[in-house]
Amino acid sequence: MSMTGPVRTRYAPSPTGDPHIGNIRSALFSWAFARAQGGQFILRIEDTDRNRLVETSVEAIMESLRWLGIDWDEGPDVGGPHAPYFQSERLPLYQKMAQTLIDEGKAYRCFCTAERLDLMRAAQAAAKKPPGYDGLCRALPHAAAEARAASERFVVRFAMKREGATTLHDLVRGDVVFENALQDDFVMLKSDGYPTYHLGVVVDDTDMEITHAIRGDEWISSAPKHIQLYEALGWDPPQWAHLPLILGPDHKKLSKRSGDTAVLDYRAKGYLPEALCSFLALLGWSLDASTSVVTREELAEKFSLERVVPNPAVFDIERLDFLNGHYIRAMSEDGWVDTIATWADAGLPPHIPRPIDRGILSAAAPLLRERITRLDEIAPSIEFLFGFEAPEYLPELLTEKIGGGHEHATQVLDAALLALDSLGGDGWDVEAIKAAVFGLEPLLGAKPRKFVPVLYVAIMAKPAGIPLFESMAILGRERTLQRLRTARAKAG
RNA sequence: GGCGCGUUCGUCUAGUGGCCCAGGACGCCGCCCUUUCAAGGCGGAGAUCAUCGGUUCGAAUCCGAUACGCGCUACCA
Repeated sequence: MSMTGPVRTRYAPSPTGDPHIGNIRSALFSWAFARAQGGQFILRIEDTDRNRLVETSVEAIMESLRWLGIDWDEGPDVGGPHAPYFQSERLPLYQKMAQTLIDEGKAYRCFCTAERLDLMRAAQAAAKKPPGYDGLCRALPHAAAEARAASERFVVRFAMKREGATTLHDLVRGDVVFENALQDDFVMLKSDGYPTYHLGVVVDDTDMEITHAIRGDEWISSAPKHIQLYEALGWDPPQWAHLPLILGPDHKKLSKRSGDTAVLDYRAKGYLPEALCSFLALLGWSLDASTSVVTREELAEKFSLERVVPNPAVFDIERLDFLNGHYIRAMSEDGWVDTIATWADAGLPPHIPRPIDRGILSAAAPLLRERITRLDEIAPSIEFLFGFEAPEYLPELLTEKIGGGHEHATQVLDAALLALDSLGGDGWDVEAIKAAVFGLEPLLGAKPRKFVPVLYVAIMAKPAGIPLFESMAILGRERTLQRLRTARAKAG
């Protein structure tokens, strides 16, 4: 194959739901490869299964890609020289190819019913024979098939060569050899006139001048079908690269059973696209011996198929969490405040007035940054800053962390109340509050860590959270003292 | 069952005959810091390189067998 043109890769999902994390990783690698090679990346929708079609999928697919920062040069929305990019709008193309193959005797109409096929497979299973179409209709005379086609439903099967072997030259795995004797005549055109995946990819990858077909490893078994189709059509195949599967915690192909698989679910849970991108990039690929975080830009510049490993990878959510925290801490000051504003608005209870007080958000921003791993933790962490009283909590919580009974809590609260109350309204700042609380140490005869947690609960209804003194400063003197009094009352 | 692929710390990986009694990262443990929780810094444990047998002066790296795992086996992609 003369490969003088630019590298062209594609992502060709079927619109059967929200894009899967494993699928999107294939998209990411395909995109990165194209970009690194200075080539083009194409988005094509393989909507040939009318039964499983989900209307909203196409938008979800594009939204997932956009969110991750994967851009495409040609596709359903932007068009391009090979439009249309929906397979459902390219039916005549596939039908023409099917007809050509029938005319050349390389494919044939099959009239077998689903019932007969079921029976056949059951018999094969019972006889412990390998399953596969038995070729009944392959033996039908051309004229007879032609005649029946006028009144009967039929599919078009490809007549696979059964002698010898077919070799796939895979960019990730090297040569993979398949015995042709084990192949069977697969359906390439369904009875509804739509192509199956096998015909669809071959026709479209050729028409769209795809040079490198990068896809998941689950496709490697059907590679001989594609190779033989290319041969029959007299076309040059693209180069193939089969990516290792992404496994769930159960070490099985990642599926809904093993947790969230939809890319958009990760956005909803507060993962940053940069984090997911870096995470996915390093799942099956590496830049070098020591890089553990990679930016999208680096990927687009340095990705190579040579460094894709052949073995499957387990999806480790803890690593994703780490990367997310990493990227949160790397955000710009303004970007972080904006992010907090967005997530606070979405997550805070409706009774808190909108727009959310920007002053409070800005004050809380630096406190939040070091302790958040997912963005959906933002609202629960700062909710206490917006009411007069602290959220509800059980009195036992006051001393949960430090042991001791109610007397201890009351002692701490009384002392804190006294010390903080003596701070005037104009002396109410972090330093003064800090000094006042630390001043309790000799009085209480205990280290701060043995009494400060009581104050945390009084202020934020939790024994841990964003820094206490800053929180008190944000809340102001009046609300702080009120919360301490409420806690004092609860403690008895 | 058949065919295919895979097998380096719990996880993601580096490694293509000597630099490896195996390096990095996440997680874990400890210490430091410290107003909680984190973050950060420092240190540690953690892999007989699936097993067995070859080739070689020398193997995680090459060859073979075995085991285990996974994928595919539709008028789904």
